[in-house]
Amino acid sequence: MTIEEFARKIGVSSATVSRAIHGRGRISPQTRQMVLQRMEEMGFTPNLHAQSLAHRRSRTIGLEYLGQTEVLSDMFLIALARGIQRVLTEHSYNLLLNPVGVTTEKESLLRRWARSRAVDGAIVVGNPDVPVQWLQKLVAQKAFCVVIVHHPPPPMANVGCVTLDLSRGIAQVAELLCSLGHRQVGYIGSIPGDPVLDMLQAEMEKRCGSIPAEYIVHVGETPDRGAQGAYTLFRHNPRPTAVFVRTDVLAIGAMRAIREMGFCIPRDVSVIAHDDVPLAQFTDPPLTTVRVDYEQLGKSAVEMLLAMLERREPVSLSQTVHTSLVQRATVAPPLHHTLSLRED
Amino acid sequence: MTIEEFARKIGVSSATVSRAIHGRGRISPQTRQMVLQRMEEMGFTPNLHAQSLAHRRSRTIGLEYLGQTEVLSDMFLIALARGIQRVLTEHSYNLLLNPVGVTTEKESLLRRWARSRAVDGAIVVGNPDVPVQWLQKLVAQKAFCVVIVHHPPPPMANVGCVTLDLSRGIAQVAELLCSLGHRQVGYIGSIPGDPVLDMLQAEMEKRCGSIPAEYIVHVGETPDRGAQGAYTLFRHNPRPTAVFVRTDVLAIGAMRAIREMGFCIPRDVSVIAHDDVPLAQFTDPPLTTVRVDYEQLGKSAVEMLLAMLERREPVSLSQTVHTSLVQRATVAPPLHHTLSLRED
DNA sequence: CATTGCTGTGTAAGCGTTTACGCATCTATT
DNA sequence: AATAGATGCGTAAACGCTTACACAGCAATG
Repeated sequence: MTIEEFARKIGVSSATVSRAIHGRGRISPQTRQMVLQRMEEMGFTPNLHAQSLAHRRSRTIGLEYLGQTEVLSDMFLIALARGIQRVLTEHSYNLLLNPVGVTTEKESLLRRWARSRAVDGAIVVGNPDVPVQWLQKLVAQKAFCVVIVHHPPPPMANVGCVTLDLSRGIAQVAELLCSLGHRQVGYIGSIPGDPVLDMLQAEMEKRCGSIPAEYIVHVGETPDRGAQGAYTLFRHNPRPTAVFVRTDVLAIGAMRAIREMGFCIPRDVSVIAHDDVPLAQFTDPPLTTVRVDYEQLGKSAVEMLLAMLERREPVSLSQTVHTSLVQRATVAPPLHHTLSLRED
Repeated sequence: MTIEEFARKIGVSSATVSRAIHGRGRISPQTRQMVLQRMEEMGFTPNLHAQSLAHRRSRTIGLEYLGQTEVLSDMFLIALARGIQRVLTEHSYNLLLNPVGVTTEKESLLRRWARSRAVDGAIVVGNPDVPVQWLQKLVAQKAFCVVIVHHPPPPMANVGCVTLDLSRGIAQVAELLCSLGHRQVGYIGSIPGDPVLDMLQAEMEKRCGSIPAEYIVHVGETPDRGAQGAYTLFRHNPRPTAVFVRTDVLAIGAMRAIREMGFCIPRDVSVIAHDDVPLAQFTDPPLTTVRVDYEQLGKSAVEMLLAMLERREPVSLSQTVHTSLVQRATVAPPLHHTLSLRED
């Protein structure tokens, strides 16, 4: 059923129906009410493409995610997508998915979408090399907006950026460990040069002294590597009384190793990890870890994008999402310590 | 840039450009080549909404997933989505996401999409009560198709159905266990009445005898419950030499418990699970489990949908995806047995 | 050489909306 | 009572594509 047919049937013109739908323009409240009610009854829904064509906006945004098929990134992605969806549906926008870094011949799908006006804007996540060249042009000439998640922004107008700042959570880790009295703290990371280690060192320094080099290992990504990291770490004497593990996945292996060496978590060794993947609440004991709120990351990104699209207040083009420690059951004071949770 | 402007600039009519783009209608090869080349150069891309309006098809399908926010379903979903995307992009279709069971006021988003022609068809996954009433109408009067994943299909025209058949994988479990010589097999499930248990019983029966009631426990969903299940199971004498655990997540806990009871996997006890979540390859030892190919499930669904949409061969409206055992390192012959892998 | 049939291209009428504009009515002002 | 401004509604021209139809050119046929 087209709007013309429908309008005729209920005895008004298509313009009136349109005005009723959008609540804009001059229309009497009674007529509007009547039209809306009959729409409901007769089940008329305007054609979306005709609307988009006339409005020159599609109320649809694209999500380009560089889909590494790694074990973990998927989990992050889905949380992120959930956040995006939440906000989007509140504003009755739609989401078009950009399949895993796919390109149509010669040009990226995102570019094609932008030029064919399939989407009004886009969120790009985890793509380290955003193609600034064509984005520049696109963004300049048309009403196209982008917000980049989790990667340093090329500073342009109409290109926003929301980044993840891990320092808050790391500070909380340092705070907890130091205040409990841990002075031998180990670090199991995946690769050298990780900024998280620097943050941790800085925060530890402030409070109870930094981590010595021999308590630091870089081992890779899987639980097995985590176990291996724990073994090498615990060869040292004195052994660490607490260990920070860069990811939950590593921590799963590390905890297994620690137990196999005959230590009890958290009585003999405290473990504190990072990411808060779903499984973290089910380890034995449940893992104390730093939660990264990917859902919030997604929400912030969309909110920024929508603000840009709808030209509301002059938005800040950059925003930050922080992390926070969630305490479960793998951290306790070191054994020799009398239980003084706070030393203030 | 509109098609008119572009056509004028390169000295032809809009009709010619359109014919060049679609390669349909009467157009000389030379002209076509020329037009395509200049499109490339000048960066002209036709407006998608105008196209959809004119074609009365959007080349977009919707994905409605009933998003339980459970730990696991997300993993399945993302694999499924990946499969869907793969096929879709091959055919240059787009995917519109239906946020977690969201409804616009009064009507489901899916219905709204269908009526507003936002999507040509849809894939509905994991929604136990597909609203047959309106689907019926929609499907009848218009060219709208649906394929339902993983739930019994309401048999209608234009409504396909791809289901998951777990029996193959379960048969392989029984085959492996029996052929290795296991005769005391335990079962840790999550809820009573699970058809998987029935399948397993049937398959065991065929080969080396079914599982006695005292070797069957139903415990719930989390690793902790899995551990608990293992403890209760191993109170029996004689204890099971192998145990089938309904999900990997349960198995993680069960394996922990088994180890804590002093048994070695797989020397003393074989463990075999179901689902093959990503973490299954990282357990210690790596978990032998039944793989559910959700990606394939997604692919099949899309392929069926596209066939329906494009009215190709009279497709079968029902299809099945099977599971298969992936052997890793948690299964071995029972201790007392001489190593006879096959007793044929 | 007139006719036929085929090919390549342009013209214009859709596709289903939105919205600027104009025209009645209707109330409030002189 | 005549005029001005509001108000509610319909008409028609976009929006940017596709495609049926018409038409000119051209080769093949009688």
